[in-house]
Amino acid sequence: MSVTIKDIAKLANVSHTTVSRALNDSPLINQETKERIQQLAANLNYTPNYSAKSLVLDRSYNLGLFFSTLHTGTSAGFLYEAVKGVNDVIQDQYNLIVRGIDDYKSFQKINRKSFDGIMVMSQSSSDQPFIEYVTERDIPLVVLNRQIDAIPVMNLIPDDLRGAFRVVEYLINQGHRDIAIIEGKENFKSTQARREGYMEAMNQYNVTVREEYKVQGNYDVESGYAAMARLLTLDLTPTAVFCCNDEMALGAIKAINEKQLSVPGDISVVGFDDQLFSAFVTPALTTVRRPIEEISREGAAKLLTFIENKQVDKETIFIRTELIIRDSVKTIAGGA
Amino acid sequence: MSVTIKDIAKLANVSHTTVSRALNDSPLINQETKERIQQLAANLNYTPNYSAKSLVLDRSYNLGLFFSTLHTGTSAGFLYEAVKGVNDVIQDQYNLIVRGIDDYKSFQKINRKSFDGIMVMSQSSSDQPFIEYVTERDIPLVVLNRQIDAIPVMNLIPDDLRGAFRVVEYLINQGHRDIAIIEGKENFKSTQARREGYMEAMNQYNVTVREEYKVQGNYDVESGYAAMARLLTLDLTPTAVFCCNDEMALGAIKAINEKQLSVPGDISVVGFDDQLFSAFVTPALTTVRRPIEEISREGAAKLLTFIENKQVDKETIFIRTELIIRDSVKTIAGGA
DNA sequence: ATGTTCGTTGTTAACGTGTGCAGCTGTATG
DNA sequence: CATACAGCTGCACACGTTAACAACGAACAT
Repeated sequence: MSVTIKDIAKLANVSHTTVSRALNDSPLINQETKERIQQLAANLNYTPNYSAKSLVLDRSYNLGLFFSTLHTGTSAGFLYEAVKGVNDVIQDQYNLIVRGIDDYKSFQKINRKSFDGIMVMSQSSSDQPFIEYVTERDIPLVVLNRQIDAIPVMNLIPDDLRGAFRVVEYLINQGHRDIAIIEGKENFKSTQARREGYMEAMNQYNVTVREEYKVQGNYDVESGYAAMARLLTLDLTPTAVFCCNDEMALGAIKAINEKQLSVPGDISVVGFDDQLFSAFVTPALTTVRRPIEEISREGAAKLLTFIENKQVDKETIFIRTELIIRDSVKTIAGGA
Repeated sequence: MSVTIKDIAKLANVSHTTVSRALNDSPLINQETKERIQQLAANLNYTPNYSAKSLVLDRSYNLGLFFSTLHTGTSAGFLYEAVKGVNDVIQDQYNLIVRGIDDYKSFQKINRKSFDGIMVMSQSSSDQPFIEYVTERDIPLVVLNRQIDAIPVMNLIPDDLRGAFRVVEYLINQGHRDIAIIEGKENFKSTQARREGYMEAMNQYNVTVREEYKVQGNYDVESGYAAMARLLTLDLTPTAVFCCNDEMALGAIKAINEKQLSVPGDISVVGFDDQLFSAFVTPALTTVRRPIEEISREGAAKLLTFIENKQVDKETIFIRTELIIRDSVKTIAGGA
């Protein structure tokens, strides 16, 4: 079948231990025999059996990247950037296992022996049990994107609050006062942070917040469409709308257009996330870039050092968001 | 440390062999002791060591999902649908390892011992060496999305040609005759198939194909924008444009709008792929749905049966595409 | 000459699991 | 009563690798 170190040992007239040492660059071996054996192994197309290695070294070479779910609420761009960010860091030293938490009926397969480390791209409190499960089993863990406060974990999250603040501040600076908000999915922490950013900006600039301008969405396009449709039935329609993500902004724009109104002519719209498509819709969307790729990259790097140092410091790191100004906001009377 | 079958054996006063049999539902064991041991194992929170299992059973429980690259040319929606489709099928029996082929400096880690099976989501002939490597090592393999003819493999691909044919046929039926094509990335097989579909439709309906109406793109938004800009400099501008994917269609629409022209008022635009956003841009995009999720699901299912039956039949299966009619095409004089 | 050390190699056990074979007990069969 | 056989259990080994320890010769110091 496939060639093992014992096969090599026979051919080289040494013990399999010597072969092992040669292939692992051990200092406990003569330079010449080392090279001879390495050469031989290469000729034979030897590849180590990682199951055997794993068993004795107690390392699986597996890293897990878990999403709350892969079915709804996870946007394609989100998955993409996360996978990309992690991939860039881990080289070919590790296997990257990508799954939705809700794909597991039981967490039996999730244990120290099967995973050297785990990254949770968390999007809702529904994965709290999973996070606790992983913590209890002392598996090196990094939680990305969503803030965890119930238990101490290594936590990398976007600065949603400041991002929302800045984009609403921008609207105010452009002269807007009647500013609505289409909120994200309920009990997502990001929903709360972005709402707070909105509120803080409004308060800081002494702009009144009308209760009827705060409408619920759930982060998908249809919900943005529906929410905007509701806003358009109000007596006093807003001049600007802060949509808590870009997909809802798309839906909102569609609703506005269908009423024969234009963006930004009649109503200005801003989003959040800076999806791939956001630059190319008409009008190009002003939004906040959420640094998922950076977060993933940073998170993967942190995880690797944890694994190597066998020691985890548990802190919360905010990764800076960025205001992306495009064409979906109109400057009106009183604006800068 | 963690509990093993030997620990359980001691507590149950049996040999570890008996425990192994109990946990594997072997028929060679008394029903009562089996249940007693299973109960005990559950109480102790026993989880099997998969490295050890792998070693003796010669199965890694790993499935690979490989993309040509994760850096450019792979759209987010593509990754998303693929991962989703596969995930739905493999339950929690397997680990799903997602990587870009170009993440590997050497293929050393890719071998029978480390992967029970491999799916390649192929997008360019650049991954031909990888496919051959996997084939040579007798790893159960399924190639998705791109047609492979050099060597026999299990191959599931979208019927791009017929999809392109139908959308161009649709344009012709709406009265268009001056139909341009913005092509995809060079030497992608899909680029070629879609071009052929275009050509076949044009020929079948006796519509002349102007050479200057065939422009190169590379599947990203910017290239669609640039290509459309070029088309707009022609003396006789086309009345309709077939963009070989939706992202390029977005770019094209933007270019058209910037010339103060409207879609579909002045120029009709169709795409290919039916991305998530395509339904919500303005105007909603008429396009062809490429069934990536179905392909992935089917492919994963095929792969699993291969692994279980230890025998692979190598055929090419076309998965049907679907014409999605929305608002980006205008019916003009002579159209139905 | 004897002991010490160094460099290199081999012997052996270990990791946790599955399995061929032998052994044991009890029951059915002749 | 002897034999066969079914049902269940355990012994011992295997999978491919690493590592603690022992062994050995050579070089070196005393």
